[in-house]
Amino acid sequence: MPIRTDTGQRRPLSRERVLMAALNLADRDGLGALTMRRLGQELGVEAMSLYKHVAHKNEVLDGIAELVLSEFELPTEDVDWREGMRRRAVSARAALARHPCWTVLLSRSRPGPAMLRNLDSVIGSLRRGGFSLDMAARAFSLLDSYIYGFAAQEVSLPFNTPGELIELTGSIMEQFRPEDYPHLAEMGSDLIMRPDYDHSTQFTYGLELILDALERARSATD
Amino acid sequence: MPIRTDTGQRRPLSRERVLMAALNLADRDGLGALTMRRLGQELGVEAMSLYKHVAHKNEVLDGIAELVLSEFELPTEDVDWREGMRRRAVSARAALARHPCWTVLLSRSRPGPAMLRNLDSVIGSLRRGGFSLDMAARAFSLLDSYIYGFAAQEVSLPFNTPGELIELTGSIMEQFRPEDYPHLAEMGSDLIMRPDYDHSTQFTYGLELILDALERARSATD
DNA sequence: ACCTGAACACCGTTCAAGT
DNA sequence: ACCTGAACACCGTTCAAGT
Repeated sequence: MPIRTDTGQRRPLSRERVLMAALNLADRDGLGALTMRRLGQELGVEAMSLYKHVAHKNEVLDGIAELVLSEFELPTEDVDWREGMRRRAVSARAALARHPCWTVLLSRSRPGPAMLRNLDSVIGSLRRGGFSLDMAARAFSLLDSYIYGFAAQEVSLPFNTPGELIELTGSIMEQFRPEDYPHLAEMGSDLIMRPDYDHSTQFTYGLELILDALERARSATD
Repeated sequence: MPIRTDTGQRRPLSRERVLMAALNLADRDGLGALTMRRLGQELGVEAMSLYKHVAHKNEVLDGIAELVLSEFELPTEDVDWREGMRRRAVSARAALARHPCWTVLLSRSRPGPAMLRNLDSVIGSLRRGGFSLDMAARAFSLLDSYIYGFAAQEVSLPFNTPGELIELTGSIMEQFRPEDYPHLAEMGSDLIMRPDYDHSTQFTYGLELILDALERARSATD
């Protein structure tokens, strides 16, 4: 009896519902907890019923990767390249931060529609902004490296409030003697003293540096 | 009989040998293939014997993460910050490219000695180069975001020779109709026409842009 | 003292049996 | 026609039994 009208799940199973539940589960409990059996449990159904909607687990992983990518704000024709790239970068970092399981993107082999839409719209925006094909490829590589790399460090240093940052910094600093890593110790105690750090402003700082550098490189080849 | 003098493995098992074999296996066949049973097989021993040298599989993952990090060339006191950062970045990207399983770093919770040495030497080099604590933190974040983000894209687009690049580009372009993603199609056919792209020079280009930007930001706060 | 076979509680996935 | 129980070949890990 997979359809319950009295308890939580009432709607019938669908591919979309399976993928949404998978994304939620993977974000909440980690990719390791995303098993077909637990996913079925989450939906009030036996694991084997999932195979009506997805061919195998890899399709589930591809699906949640696409869901994350579809949350990026893509550049449109009515904004200049710099504003388009800025908005996309900020929304992408926020999406990756919202979905710690975004690292699943790294093990996907073939790009889906959301990925292709991403590639196409970014290249288009840069080309409209006057970048040569070569420069557009370089700018794209630089921007996305920064976005994904920043998100990767957020995954390794997960905190949301200043209090969590202090706790995290403290627990890392407990693991070594200050005299062994003097510069690290100095930065650690500085972070604890002034806990006004937050990921979002740190990200914006580097992003503007990169956009400035790209603007200069673009003008140089005019 | 774990010690064989006639066949391949002759030396006795050790923690170091276990971790080296694990790194090789994970790089060759992927992190999914790194199981305690296959790792034992690789070393000519039953899986359960590994537990003499590591407490659990997580310790194996921590161990190979540290091995990868230990291949980074750390900045020393006798080179200026820019040269130190450049050499570290180039050697780090090369190490991450040599070890596709570096993504294991993203799921490690607590930093080991190699990671701490990395943090300390980079902060030290930037501080000696005249960066304030704040600017050093920002520069570090920007540089490492770029390094790891670039490596992440290399993992998703693995090729080593121009021939492999053409093959990869072609197989991606087969998956969509050019009219649906016109800008992407244009860039794809350009890449196929001029296959002189390689990861290393692309990385260097972005790295120099970032180093220039950091130099400017540093001078501005002098 | 060291190694390992069997066992336990899990995986993804197949398939025949149930409704 | 749709759902699922049992089964298969795998996991990580424990532990008692072997040498």
